[in-house]
Amino acid sequence: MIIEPRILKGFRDSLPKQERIKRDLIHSLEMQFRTFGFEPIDTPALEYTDVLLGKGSGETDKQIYRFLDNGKRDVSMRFDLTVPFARFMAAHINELYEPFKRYHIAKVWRGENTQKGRFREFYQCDFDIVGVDSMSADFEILLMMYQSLTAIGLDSFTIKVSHRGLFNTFLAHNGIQEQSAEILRTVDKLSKIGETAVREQLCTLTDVAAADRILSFISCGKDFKTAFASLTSLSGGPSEASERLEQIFGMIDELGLNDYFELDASITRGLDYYTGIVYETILTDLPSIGSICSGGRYNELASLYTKRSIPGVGASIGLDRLLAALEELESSTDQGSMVDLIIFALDEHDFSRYHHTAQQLRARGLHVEVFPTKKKLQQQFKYAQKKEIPFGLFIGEDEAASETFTMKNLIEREAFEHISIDDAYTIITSHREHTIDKS
RNA sequence: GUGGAUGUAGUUCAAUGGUAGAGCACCAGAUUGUGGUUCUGGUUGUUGCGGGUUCAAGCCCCGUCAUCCACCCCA
Repeated sequence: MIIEPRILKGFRDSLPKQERIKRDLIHSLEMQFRTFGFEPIDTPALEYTDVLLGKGSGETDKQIYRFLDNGKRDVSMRFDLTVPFARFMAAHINELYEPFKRYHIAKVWRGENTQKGRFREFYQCDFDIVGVDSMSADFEILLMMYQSLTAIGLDSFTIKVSHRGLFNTFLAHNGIQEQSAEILRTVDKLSKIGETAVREQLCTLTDVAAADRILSFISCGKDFKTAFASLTSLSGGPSEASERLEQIFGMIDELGLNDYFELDASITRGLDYYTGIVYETILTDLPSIGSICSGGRYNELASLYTKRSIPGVGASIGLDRLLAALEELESSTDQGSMVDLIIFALDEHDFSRYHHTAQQLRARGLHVEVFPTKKKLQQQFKYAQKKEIPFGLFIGEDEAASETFTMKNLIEREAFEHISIDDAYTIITSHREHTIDKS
């Protein structure tokens, strides 16, 4: 009886090419994070349910993978990396230091319905600064978002920035803070359902006058100075929140990053733990796939687990969504083959020579593989072609006697005869540099 | 979770209820010194899966699974 090799809805296998692209992406992101002084951490995939649901809304309750383990413990799979991080901070605050900057790249699980770029198992890539509530930290997260996305080859994206606190000040100023959560959720849909639809929904929540004031607040325009001025006056004059926002945009301006950032008061974020600045990143060429990097400031998150106040700010890159977007836009960053050279198997008795030669070249930093069985040469070529290996080495009797080889550029089909190991190394490395220059 | 569309070879796509097809890819053999050509032959397949209607179902009906779209929410 054969079991059908099926997999669950929203869960996916990752084939070598795809996985290679993903690993490369993760690697370059990690290198970026480290240049900012962020440290890696990890937490368990499974936690006690009460730990994860502590501050979740009704929606997260529905989406969480939850079950009893064999010891009858009520457990859940982490559905983001921020909540486990809050638990982590509360548990280890005495062993750590503040401010603490960490990044965390790992899988999370959500049992929601699937769509393009929406999966039930996907990678998130979080980076946060906790232990301080400062505009520099807020800005550094924004800067890292810009830097990370740029580092992986993106250049047409917009990071939309807003401030949850400013919105709440505005609501309080207009005496409609009671429906804050519903209003925030409605406002968040502006870019999707349009102004008139949002207005209708707001009217059912409040009165017409309030709805119009909310609308003028969230559609304040794109020019920062005028938008900021109207936001400030609509929320009853300068406040702590408006000052923070002004400082942050001042820094964006001074670092010459205006093209990538935008003040958009309709960005509010569905997660209710955000208390300050919030942001979302939209790809200019594929807005329909949704935000590929979002986050914000959450000053009370760890208060669920400790009496100590641990303010934080951070962002999360949706790696799988980003990859789906890159694939859709056909702008994947595939570096090509990982292997520089294959040594063909010509004679069953020469394998130790093949492996010895491979070791010599690996010692110089090349990626070398030995074809493991004496098959027809045509099949060995086919294998090399499939793995996109650029060079093939022939070690026959003549070659063994004279300590020279025949090497072939498998793409150009150009042969190099009677060459030494040094020659082979030189040819391969110069070819490698050449292709990197081209890409 | 709710509503809708779709599901045929590895892939891109055909087939009025009447015997499952084409290109590319793939495999074997021949030819090319060591693979790009050409020739010959071949698998291209439980038509997603399970039922039902019918003399007969890829096609019609029901269920189920998956993908995509909208809602919800979000990375």
